[in-house]
Amino acid sequence: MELARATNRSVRLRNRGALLTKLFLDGPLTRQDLVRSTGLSQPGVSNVVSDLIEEGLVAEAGAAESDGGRPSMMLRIAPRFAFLVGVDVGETRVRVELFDFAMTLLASVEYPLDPARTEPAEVAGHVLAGIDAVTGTAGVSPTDVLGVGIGVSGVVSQGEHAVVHAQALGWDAVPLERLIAAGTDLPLHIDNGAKTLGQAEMWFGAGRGARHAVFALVGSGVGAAVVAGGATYRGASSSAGEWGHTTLVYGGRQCRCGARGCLEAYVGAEAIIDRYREALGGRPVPGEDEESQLNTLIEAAAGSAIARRVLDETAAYLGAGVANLINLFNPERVVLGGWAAMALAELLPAVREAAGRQALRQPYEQASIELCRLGVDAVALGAATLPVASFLADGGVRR
Amino acid sequence: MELARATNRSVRLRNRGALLTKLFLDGPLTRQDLVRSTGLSQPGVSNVVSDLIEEGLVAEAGAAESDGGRPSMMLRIAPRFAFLVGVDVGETRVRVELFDFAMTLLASVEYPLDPARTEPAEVAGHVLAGIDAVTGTAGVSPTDVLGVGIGVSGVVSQGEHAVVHAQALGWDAVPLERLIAAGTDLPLHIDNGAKTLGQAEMWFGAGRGARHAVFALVGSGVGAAVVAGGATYRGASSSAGEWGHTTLVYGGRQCRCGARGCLEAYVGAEAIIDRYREALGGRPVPGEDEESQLNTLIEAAAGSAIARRVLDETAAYLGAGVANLINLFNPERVVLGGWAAMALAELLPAVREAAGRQALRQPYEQASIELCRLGVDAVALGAATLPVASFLADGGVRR
DNA sequence: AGGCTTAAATTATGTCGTCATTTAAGTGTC
DNA sequence: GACACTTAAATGACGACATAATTTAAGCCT
Repeated sequence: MELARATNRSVRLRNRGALLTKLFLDGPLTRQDLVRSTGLSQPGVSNVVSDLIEEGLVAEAGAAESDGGRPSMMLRIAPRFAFLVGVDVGETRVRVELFDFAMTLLASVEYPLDPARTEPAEVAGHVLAGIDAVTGTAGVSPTDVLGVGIGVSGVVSQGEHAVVHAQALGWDAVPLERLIAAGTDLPLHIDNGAKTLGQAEMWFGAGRGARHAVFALVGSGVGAAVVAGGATYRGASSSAGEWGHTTLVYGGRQCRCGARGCLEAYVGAEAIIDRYREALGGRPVPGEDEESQLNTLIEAAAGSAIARRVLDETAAYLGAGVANLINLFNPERVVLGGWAAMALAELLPAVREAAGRQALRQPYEQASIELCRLGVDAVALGAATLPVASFLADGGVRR
Repeated sequence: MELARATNRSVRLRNRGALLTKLFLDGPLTRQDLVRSTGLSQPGVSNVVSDLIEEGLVAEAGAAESDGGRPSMMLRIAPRFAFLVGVDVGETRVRVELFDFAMTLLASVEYPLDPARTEPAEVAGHVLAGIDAVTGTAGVSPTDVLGVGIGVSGVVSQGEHAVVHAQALGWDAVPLERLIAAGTDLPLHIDNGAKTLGQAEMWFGAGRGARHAVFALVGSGVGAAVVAGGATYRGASSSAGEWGHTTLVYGGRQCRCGARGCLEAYVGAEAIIDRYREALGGRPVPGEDEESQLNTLIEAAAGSAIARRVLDETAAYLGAGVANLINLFNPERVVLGGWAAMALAELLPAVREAAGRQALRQPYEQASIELCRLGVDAVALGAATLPVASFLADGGVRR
């Protein structure tokens, strides 16, 4: 509704942005490719491109093949124009990664967290130490870092400074951005980890090319990232996509959020294992952590009808949850990710079928349901794309 | 992602659009008000405004009060610049309304439908006859009609021509737009009736000013319209917001859509009455139609514990459904509408409380839950805003 | 070598918004 | 009732941009 005012300069910025985005996501391309895909005139493209080359943002990369006529020059984003830091603040560790502008991983470092006692200041310290460590290792000057993206497993409220609510870490309204900003001048971008993972899949994984997609993440917790019209949907206070705590079984199992019948209380890894233990009459499920307990269940399903039934029910619940996403968001694509979903990949056909039973026909037929491509570790990669996305949206100009 | 190319002319169109939109929604305003709210320079505003006045789109409307200094001229949208037709295609009637550019109702006409046998051609005929009738009554030339907006109770797939799926009418992939376009040259805009009702509430009712809102509609059926970032969220094939058929009670009551446990199977008017009948041991609920049956229930609740319990349960189910919307969409505002919700207005506090139990705290606290302001008949008004919205988005230029 | 094709750079033209300045139209005061 | 003061609106100079038409560059083919 409230459109920002447009001036002649914003014309150039928009065209730069469109052109850079195209080059970033689909490059290398020739000037002629850009003429076709952006709709700009040929001199317009040449003009913008010459600026970008002069600024070191774009580089020519050899000539394209030609069968008669002057060969086009290939253009690509200059990989060393800038560098990105991506951070994954999980429940058990802080992982910091450094990428060049082509999103190639240059260095990474990990700091374990004590889940029992996760102090915000400790996490902020790890992030700051990690930035120093990865830039040091790769020999990159911090002034060449475009920005730091941080994916946190919790609700992130955007505002003047991002504030994090993470019940799993025992955080309530933690001003994480301010804590980190106290130790660095680099631009910070903080977002929910599920959303950054969705962002990574959107640019480099199963979401490529989609304009409307939902990334459904199943791990210990359950969440979703919604992409609408090509951009992450955040809602009024950035907490949109809290799929795990939608009611699926009214009055059903107690969820750790306090409510009853949440989806997470049925298909979260912890809940699946709990349901298996109950089906076994209360006998503990072998395995030293959730991941190995879940594997125990999966292996048992080959021979045990009880284990099989727990998995089948899981697929049915998950399918109903996916059907809700399809009915409400009408996406082209639903991408299932998270470590538990990946472990349960064999359930995909059953999930599709269950979703088909519960969703309306028309939106269900429009949507494909697939598995993620990048794995769980893409949270940091996706976080690192946040500064890039902001840079591209600004037309390729540092603030 | 795919930004349209920008030229100097698109700058003007954007600024015209922003200015016109402001004037349309918040007018009358002075040039100075527009300088402040659009961010354009004062000569810029004057320049654009003088174009708009010359084109007859905007008119001066007297001087504002002044205490020293030259008084500002008030500017307002010229009410007779263009006219709009809004159509409500319901399950029992087709209603056609004519508005001037200030959205004042000038004429209306209604055609009853036989629900048993609703032929698409018949509906199209009513729409065309209605356009002639209302323009004739009001003495408006059809060439002065900017466009025709049509709200249909069913899923509307946008494409080259809009196609309607409406199980209640027995319609499957009905090319309604083509049928109507065969009889008129006026620009057509077809959308789901819940979405047009949401649009009306957004511009003139309980949604004003919100950027993220969900309009939850409870009548015989249950649906929702989602507004994200100020614009109706449609999803990949325009069927987003099918709230009524999300699963709330896994494995629960049979829904007319074929699935089990849908929200509509609990809080749709038909379902509420069914649940009351069952609570009464199968005795029929007095009343000749759903509306009067529902009123019977509401009146009975004053003295009957059984009726009271049915209503309380309804509020609890509805609250859980609203909580799901809050968790997934994180709106600033949830607006309850539809004739059944209006009849059940007394349940609002209980719905709020139930939603608070099921939703996550952070998004719940960000959201207000209120009743609609415009009533059920605003479907046609909202439909009539569709051509306006498109006109404003184009910068106030007819295609 | 000369014709042909395609790519990229140049030049001329017109649109647009902003800044600085001027003109218009009121109120208040002595 | 003239004069200062204030705010609104119009004018003119200027620079940023994209486009169209034209020119130059760089390859292939016979």
